[in-house]
Amino acid sequence: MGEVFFHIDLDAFFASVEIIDHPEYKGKPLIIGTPGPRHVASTCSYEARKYGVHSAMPMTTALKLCPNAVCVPGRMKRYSEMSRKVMDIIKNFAPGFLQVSIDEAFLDLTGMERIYPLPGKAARILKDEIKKETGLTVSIGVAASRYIAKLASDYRKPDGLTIVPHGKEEIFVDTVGLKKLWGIGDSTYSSLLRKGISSTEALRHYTLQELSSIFGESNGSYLYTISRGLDPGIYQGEAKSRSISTEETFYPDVYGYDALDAYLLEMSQEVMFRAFEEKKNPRTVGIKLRYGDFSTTSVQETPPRPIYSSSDVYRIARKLLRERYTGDGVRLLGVVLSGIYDGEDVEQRDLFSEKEERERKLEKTILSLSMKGSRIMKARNLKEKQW
DNA sequence: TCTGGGGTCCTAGGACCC
DNA sequence: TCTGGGGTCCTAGGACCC
Repeated sequence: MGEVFFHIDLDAFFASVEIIDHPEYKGKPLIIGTPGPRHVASTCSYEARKYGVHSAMPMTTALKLCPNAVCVPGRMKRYSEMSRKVMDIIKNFAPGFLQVSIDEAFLDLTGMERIYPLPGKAARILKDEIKKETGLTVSIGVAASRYIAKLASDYRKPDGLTIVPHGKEEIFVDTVGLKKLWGIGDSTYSSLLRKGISSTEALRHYTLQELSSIFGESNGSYLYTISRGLDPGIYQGEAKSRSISTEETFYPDVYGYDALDAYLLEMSQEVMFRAFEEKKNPRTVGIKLRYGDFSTTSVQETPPRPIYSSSDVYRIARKLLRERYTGDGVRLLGVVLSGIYDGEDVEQRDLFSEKEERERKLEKTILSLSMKGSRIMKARNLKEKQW
C-alpha cells in the first residue's frame, strides 16, 4: 500500500458557524458580508448558492440574485475559535497534519494500515467526530497525493467523502474537468481555450516542451503534471511568512495627499505592529494604489539601512506616495512589508545604534498599548466586522 | 456582475559583480 | 573595444488561492 492523504474541507464554514450560533438562520439563504457597494460575499450557505451566489461575489450582485438573503458581517474571532476546535480534532486523529487555511487541512495516513485498514472508514470516523464535537460538517478527499485529495474533497459537497484509488488519478482529473483543476484560474483557462484546449485529455496531447514555451517554465510543467493526475507538489514545506500587508477599499474614492497620508500613517503603524508581534523585520516597504477606474499600481523600496520602526515605514510609504500618486480619486490604498526576516533584537544589535534600539523598544510598547485601546484598534474591529 | 483583504509564487528586465 | 556567461538582487505586474 502506498501513500494515503486526506484533505479535509469545512463546508460553507463561516455560514455554518453562524447557523450554529443562530439556529433561526437554518434553512435560509445566508450570506456572510455587508450589503452595499464595494463589498463582497465572503461565504454563503448552500441555500444561497442555489441562487447562484458564491464567495467573492459583489454584494450588490448577490442581493440581486437572492434578495431575501440574510446578510451578516463576518466575525473572524469566532470562526478562528471554531477552526481551532476542528483542527485539534483532526490533528489528534493521525500524524502528518498540515493546516493550509482557516477551513482546510491535510492528514498523511501513509503507513497506518494497521490502525486504519480502510481509509474510507477512517474518514467516516473523523467526519462523525467533528460533527459530534462541533456540529460542523466537513467534506473529505482521500487519495495517494495531496493534490488529488484536494480535488476529491471538492468533488462532493457538503458532507462529502470521495476516495480516488491509486491508479485512477488521470480518470479522476478528466471527470473533474479542466476548469475546476486547482491552479487553473480564469486567466489560464481562457488562454487554454484560445489555444483550442478545452479538456484535460486535449492538454495531454502537448509535450512538456510545448507547454513550457507557451505558458512559461513553471506553469508549463504544472499543467503537464496535473493533466496526468500527477502531483505538482502543492503545500510542501511549512508556510513561512514573506510579507505583511494591510489595505482598504474606500467608498467613495478618496482624493488628495492629506487624506491619503492619514491612512498611510495608520497603516504603517498597523503593519509594523504585526511585524513586532511576529518578531519579524522587513527589508522592503511598498504601497499599493487602486484608482477609481480599477487600474492598480504598486511601488516598493528597499533602503540600504534596516527598517526598524513604524516611522521608517511611514516615511518611505509617504515618499512612494509622493512619487506615484496622480491626484485622481483613489479606491484602494495599501501598505506592504516584504523581504521579511527573523528580527530578534539580540541578533540585530550590531545593526542599530543604542539610541535607535531604545526608540524601537519604546515604539513597540506604545504600539502595543495603542493597538489594544485606541482608535487604531477600533479601526481593526471595524474591518473585522466587514469581513 | 463591477469587482474585499490577506497572502504566495512567477516572470522579465535592469543593475551590478566576477 | 562593438560585446560572453552566470549569478544575485531589486522592481512592477500578474496569476492564483481562501
